[in-house]
Amino acid sequence: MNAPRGTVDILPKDVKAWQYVEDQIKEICNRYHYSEIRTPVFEHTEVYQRGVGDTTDIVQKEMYTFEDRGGRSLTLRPEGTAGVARAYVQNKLYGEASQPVKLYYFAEMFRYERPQKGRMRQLNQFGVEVLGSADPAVDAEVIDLAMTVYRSLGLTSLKLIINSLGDKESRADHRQALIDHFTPHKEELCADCQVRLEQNPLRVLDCKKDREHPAMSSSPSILDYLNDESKIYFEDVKAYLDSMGIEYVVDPTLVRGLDYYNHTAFEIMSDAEGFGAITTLAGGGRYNGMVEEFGGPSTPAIGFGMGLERLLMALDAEGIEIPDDDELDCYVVAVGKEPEQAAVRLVHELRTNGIQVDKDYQQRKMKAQLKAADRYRAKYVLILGEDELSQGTVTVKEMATGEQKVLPKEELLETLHGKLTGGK
RNA sequence: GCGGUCGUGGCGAAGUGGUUAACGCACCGGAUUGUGGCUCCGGCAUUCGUGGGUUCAACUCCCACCGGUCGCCCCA
Repeated sequence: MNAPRGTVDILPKDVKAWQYVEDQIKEICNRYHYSEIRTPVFEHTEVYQRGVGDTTDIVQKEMYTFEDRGGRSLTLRPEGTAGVARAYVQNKLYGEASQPVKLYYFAEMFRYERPQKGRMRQLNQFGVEVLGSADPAVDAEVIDLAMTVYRSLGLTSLKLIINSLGDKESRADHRQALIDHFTPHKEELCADCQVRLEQNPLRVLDCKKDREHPAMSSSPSILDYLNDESKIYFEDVKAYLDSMGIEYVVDPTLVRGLDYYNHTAFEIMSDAEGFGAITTLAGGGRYNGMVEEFGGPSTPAIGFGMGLERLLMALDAEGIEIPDDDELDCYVVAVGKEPEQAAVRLVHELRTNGIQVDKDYQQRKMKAQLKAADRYRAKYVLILGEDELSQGTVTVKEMATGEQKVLPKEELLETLHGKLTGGK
């Protein structure tokens, strides 16, 4: 029996790294004054069809959709934003006194794709959503938060790419321009793009196959179709980024694979060597229409999703070590029936009194138990043998120095407390 | 969905049509009678992803399937 394709077990030795980055990120979210939200791991399929968009790859070919016993169509969460927007509407968070609502989440996502380096069928994302503000400073704050996460973990090979997709009017104008531009060349484009031209011409720009086509380089840039309002908005976002010293590159072909974006779109990539073919670490943008799409009031919003597997890969690629300080306060060594029974009572007593302690459960010889204690990086070994048992004592050995002394059992707890708290 | 590549013990990794399947790490035991990290000695794959086929003989050749991995598309 193996785990399903595209899934992995995160074993204890790896969980350390996960907890480390999660702790760091949560601390940053707290500093930026964001609150955690937890939404269901599956939603009605319509949530993603309407929220993410019917023409997207996610909806068209990557969703884990199933029918429940009541005949309802449900889908395992493929991305975070739609569910959060749905929750925002359903719980009327737009009515909260504090606006905007600034949220973050850690959640697993599911996409039916062929796995490869940095691409899993079940993946973990950290994400942020800010709903209820159309201030370009929020766009900048969200981008700043993402960059701060990476920087604070020590990553340096980063590239921030931004673009503006404009508002509804700008997008419509640009869309028409794209159709006019590509239609004469339609037969020369790949099959996918011929469909895209009909459904969502913006995504033709995203195509890798037709990248070399002459019509690509001469295609109308969204930036030339931004109306004044959109243009000013984009300028403001860039000015805020400049003022915070955040470097970026404007890429007019960055359109993102999700239909809901308008105005700001951004992606953070890694430059690091040995990162594989996948370089996108995080992506996001503004989605001012989604809340309304779910039946809520017109609500501007922006957010991003950050792949945690890719974050860990990036740390690895840049040679950043995760601190590993696993130690064990005490390890009780006992050989023989009577001593072992006494040892069970002793570890229970010490644990009850707040001391971290473990013992052998493999009936190993004393020597092997000491070896185990060494492997666990135990600070102290408590030896409880026949002699100690008959005398009501415990031998305490400090592993770092090898020094040991015999203590009356009554003094053990106090001594350990003193050593473990004072010694640190 | 398509393509490349790989599949030998807990892990890493030799091997080659011929009959005991190297080695390293880890682990277990012993030298050490109650004491770790070093050293020495010993133990640890009736078996080479699964199923067929070729052959006197297959881990080695062929086919299929399964699985891993990398890449394409697209993205986290």
